[in-house]
Amino acid sequence: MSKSTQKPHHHGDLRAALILSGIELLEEGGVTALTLRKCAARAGVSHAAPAHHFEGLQGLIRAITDRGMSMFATAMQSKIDAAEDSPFPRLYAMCEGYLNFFIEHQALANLMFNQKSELMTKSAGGRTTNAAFNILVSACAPFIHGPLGHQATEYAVWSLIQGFSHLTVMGQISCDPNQPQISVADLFSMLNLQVAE
Amino acid sequence: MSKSTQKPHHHGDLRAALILSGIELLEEGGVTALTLRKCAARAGVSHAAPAHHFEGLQGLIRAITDRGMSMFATAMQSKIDAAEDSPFPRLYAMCEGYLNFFIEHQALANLMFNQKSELMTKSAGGRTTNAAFNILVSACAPFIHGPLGHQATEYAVWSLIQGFSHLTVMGQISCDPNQPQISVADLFSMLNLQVAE
DNA sequence: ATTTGCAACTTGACACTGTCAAGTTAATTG
DNA sequence: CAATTAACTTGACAGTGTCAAGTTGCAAAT
Repeated sequence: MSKSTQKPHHHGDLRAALILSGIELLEEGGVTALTLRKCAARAGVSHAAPAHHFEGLQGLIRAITDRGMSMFATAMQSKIDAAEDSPFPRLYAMCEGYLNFFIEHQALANLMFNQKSELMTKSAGGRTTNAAFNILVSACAPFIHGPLGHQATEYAVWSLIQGFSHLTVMGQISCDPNQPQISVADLFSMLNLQVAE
Repeated sequence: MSKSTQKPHHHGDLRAALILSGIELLEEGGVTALTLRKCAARAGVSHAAPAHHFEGLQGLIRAITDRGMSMFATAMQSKIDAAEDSPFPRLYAMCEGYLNFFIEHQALANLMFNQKSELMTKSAGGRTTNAAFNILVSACAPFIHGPLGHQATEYAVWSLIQGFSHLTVMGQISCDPNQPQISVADLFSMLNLQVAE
């Protein structure tokens, strides 16, 4: 007979199932709903099963953060791919993907960006280990950099869209219905960016 | 005999003492150390005493956020007061106060800015109820505003310094020791700001 | 001055959490 | 087929937020 997948244990890929359950819980009930025991229950295993795949709750959170970062990167990349192939549209598309991810995955995004991790640490090749940040770097590349080099451009763009996304999601911006909603393009029109060449 | 302050209950101002204890716990052990029971113990009362002064843990967190916002406002204001009295120095001073608060009070700042609250909601007079945000608005006022008005300037400045502070504290920026540390002034040189008149 | 009322606080309980130690099961290996 | 081992279960423990029911002490009312 074929391999039974209904067996009491030996779930096909429990680790992945737990991460997925965790993200579901996060989206459904916010960060306080993310619980090792609830993840285990949702994946149909005992309450202590997760301990064999992660180092405690903090380990699960790290794994969820990794998975979230990959979702984040593809969200931005697909926005870029759908945009006109020139610097400003691509930059704006990336930022809209950034903001959109925060809006659509509030709890996950907040979890991810409240983790201490060194996203910008460069590996030997000068690239970073984080796919999302590499996308941002690429989107910033076509612009003229000031005396501080490309890094200042990247920091400014990143800080601006990160702060805007965070404040928006937290309801700390644009909550006055009388005022017009500000767009990503409006926001970035305040930034000193010029296409090189 | 004089009023004994050692009495089993009737602490002078328990509410304030609990808020203070909460902030201490936050600074000492991060957000996971902030606990109703530990606050109560530190203030020398029983574990259920806080319930009479706040609506559960969420209520204590709100109260701590309020207290933190006031600390935040005075931190920025005192930086401004110590700066040269002209627009750019004042803006930079405010931002340095902003960043500094995040560095010196990481856990508190993260707690505050992960609360959903409508900081920018304007009251009748056009001012907001939040002192910290009013300081930011004042620091932005002397600059020329684009077609989107002062609001766009405020959003851009706020997003930029919020994102930068957050990313810095989370270790997601400036973690490459080979690269130079970027300053607030460097960051804001990327922004399109000109003094009016 | 005594009673009454009430707000502040305590005590005890409950369900839920993360984590650990020990047991059980199933699949692989020799 | 026996032994090993990784995956998972079971049970326990301390800590948590929250609720219900006391207790206490002060202040106003009679």
